[in-house]
Amino acid sequence: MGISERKEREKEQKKALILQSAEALIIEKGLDNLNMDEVAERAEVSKGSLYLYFKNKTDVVLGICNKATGMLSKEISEVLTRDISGIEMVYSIGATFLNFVRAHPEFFRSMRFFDNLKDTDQLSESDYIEMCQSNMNTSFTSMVRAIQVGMQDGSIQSSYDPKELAVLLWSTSHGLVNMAYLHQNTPHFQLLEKNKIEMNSLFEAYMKLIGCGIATDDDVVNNDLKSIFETEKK
Amino acid sequence: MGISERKEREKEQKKALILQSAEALIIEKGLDNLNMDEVAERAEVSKGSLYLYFKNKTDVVLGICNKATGMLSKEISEVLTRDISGIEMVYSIGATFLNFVRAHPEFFRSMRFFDNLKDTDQLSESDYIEMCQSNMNTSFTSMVRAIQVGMQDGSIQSSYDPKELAVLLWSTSHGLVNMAYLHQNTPHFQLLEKNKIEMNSLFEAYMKLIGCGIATDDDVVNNDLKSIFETEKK
DNA sequence: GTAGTTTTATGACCTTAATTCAAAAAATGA
DNA sequence: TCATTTTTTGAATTAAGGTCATAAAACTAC
Repeated sequence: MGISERKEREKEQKKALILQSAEALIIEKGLDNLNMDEVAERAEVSKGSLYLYFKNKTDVVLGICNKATGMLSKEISEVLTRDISGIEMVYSIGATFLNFVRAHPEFFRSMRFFDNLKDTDQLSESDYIEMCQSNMNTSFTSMVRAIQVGMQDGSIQSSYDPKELAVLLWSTSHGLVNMAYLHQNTPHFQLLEKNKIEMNSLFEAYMKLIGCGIATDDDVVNNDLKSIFETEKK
Repeated sequence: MGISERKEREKEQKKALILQSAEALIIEKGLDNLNMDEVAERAEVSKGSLYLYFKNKTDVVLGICNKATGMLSKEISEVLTRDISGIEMVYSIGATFLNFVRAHPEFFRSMRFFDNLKDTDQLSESDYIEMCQSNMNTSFTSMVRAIQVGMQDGSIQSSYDPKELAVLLWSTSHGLVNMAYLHQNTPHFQLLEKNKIEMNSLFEAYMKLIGCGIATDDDVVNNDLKSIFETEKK
């Protein structure tokens, strides 16, 4: 009985098609202006069908977030395959994150949408929640691995707890990257302009700052950061 | 002709009354569930009147954000009046921020709402925007001042640009504080639980990390952090 | 005090966008 | 080919933000 399998496959295809439409609309008009009517129209299904494939609008957005977190975690994992020291991996992961947000601001917005879900959004019993969590966890684990590599190869101090350090770098780089997002996408955020600060030099200062804190004495990298930046840009 | 002044005053009072109602509702039910009908009912005005005093819902939320940023900036400015070294001020500002978010999560949420406004929210030509910006700028300036004090009293390295360093500490602490918010308020954020990490020890690690990066050699504070924490709690 | 004018308040109504559901269409299986 | 199950549809419902003609109140002038 191969029919149910075929139907399952077709269902997944249609879900993917709908998500593609939603993604296109989000990139065109921004996540805030996503409209279920338009998604249905663009995907060439009726509004009723939309709700056959997705529980609600949140479910659709989380579908996008799943793609976003998947892309990011893949890019981050890739850093671990390079033939570089642990601390360079840490820098590169940060740069990857920053470049991702610059290149895909609306994907980043969908990630923040996910972050902001409260239990009050009871409806959001979306299957994507688990998948997004898993993707984010993969990224986080990559950070932990990079730190472990660094401790092993002697480029990062062993005095920290790797996981705690990873959370710390994770959250602080999140703060920095979020600022880059605001700088680029919200007109009334003018902290950088007002103080005549370039995002890139800020990122370098960040690297330098954490470099001082975590690198071993013979591995304080405060030059060569630009080369890392270049590496990230495809 | 004191009448127009009196009317102006009465108008301000009514705006304040409405904002109080909105604030109470937000604290009760969360910012996401804020409802204009309920605000009107709670403030004992008609819905029509509500829109006489506020341009739209965004305007109301920004009114709350104005209060939130005002409170925070006041608490932060207060740190500058203490008889402590510059680097201790920097630590205390961070701790103040963290404690503020823990104590007033919905206020923090209103601040993020403000951050997230895009030009697409054209309607939000709210007078509060400027006020919120000004409040945030006050907080930021306090951070710059603390750094300048530290450079002057010798507790912070003079090799950084004070403003750039302030932006860096601002954004990274924002990231950390945001994580604290998510940890406390969104059930599906489990990074800390999963890795068995306490927010307080994370904050201490943050202080230690930036301490290594910015403090002068004779001023690397890696103990005494708990005492700073205690000071913040009223 | 009263009549006219301006200001303020009201709630029924409008609009938009998410969501539902009874009925129709398509697919399946005998 | 027809009965049954599955899928699709779009009109209808609902919820919430926002508007506006009308009424009430406050003010001004006589």
